[in-house]
Amino acid sequence: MKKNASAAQRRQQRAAVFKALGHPARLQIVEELGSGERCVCELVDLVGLGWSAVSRHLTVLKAAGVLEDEKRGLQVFYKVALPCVSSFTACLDAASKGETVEVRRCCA
Amino acid sequence: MKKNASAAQRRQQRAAVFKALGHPARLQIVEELGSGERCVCELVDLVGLGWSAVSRHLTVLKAAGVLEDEKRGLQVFYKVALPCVSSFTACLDAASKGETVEVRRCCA
DNA sequence: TGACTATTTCACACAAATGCGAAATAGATG
DNA sequence: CATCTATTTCGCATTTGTGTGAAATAGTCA
Repeated sequence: MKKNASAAQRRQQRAAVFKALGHPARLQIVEELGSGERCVCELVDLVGLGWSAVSRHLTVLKAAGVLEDEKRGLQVFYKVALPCVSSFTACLDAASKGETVEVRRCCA
Repeated sequence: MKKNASAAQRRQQRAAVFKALGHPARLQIVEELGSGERCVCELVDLVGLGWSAVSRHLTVLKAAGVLEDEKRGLQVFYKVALPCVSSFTACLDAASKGETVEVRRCCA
């Protein structure tokens, strides 16, 4: 009965993931985190933005469920929480070249 | 040597795909088109927006390479140009339930 | 050609996102 | 406790996205 309502709700949630990834700086962050966790200071160096901007980008990604954070000592470390993102970006790259990509497992 | 410039450029392009999908109405359109092409009039009925809004959403999706359009007679039909999108949304749904999904082929 | 239909483009008002620097918070260390 | 460091939050200015209704475009058919 609430199937329609929850469908819209889930769509909203999925849209939030896409929207979070739909910004060059945030996409760059996620790509960088694909090879392992980083502290915020490293990400500030990576993208060319101020601390407050990077922090808010990380907040957006975390709220969408794309990233997880963990505080260790003075620093906060972020890592990817949604492994299928990198598979999908690989697909996008391949598609833009007209290629086909085989992917064994999408989500973990 | 222009590797950094083109990396940023490709990232911009991928971000455009994500941004295009990062809106509930556009995501709904893409989901609907997953089961086959539709004319604009059908999509206007589907999402609860006016013609001009739907038309612009379609323009955004087409510009990002997510959709293709074809004019037949008076009507314009849209269809998905990026098959991996539905695999990815399936992954998102599964991930939100803590599940794992097997995907055989991602891009075609 | 003129009327009709499907779709896009335009101009505008309003909401949301973005980046910045200053201030606030929180943990470590002397 | 005072201070230093890493990060987040806040207030603000600017830009970008969104929806609407009116006008423009394009194809079809009498």
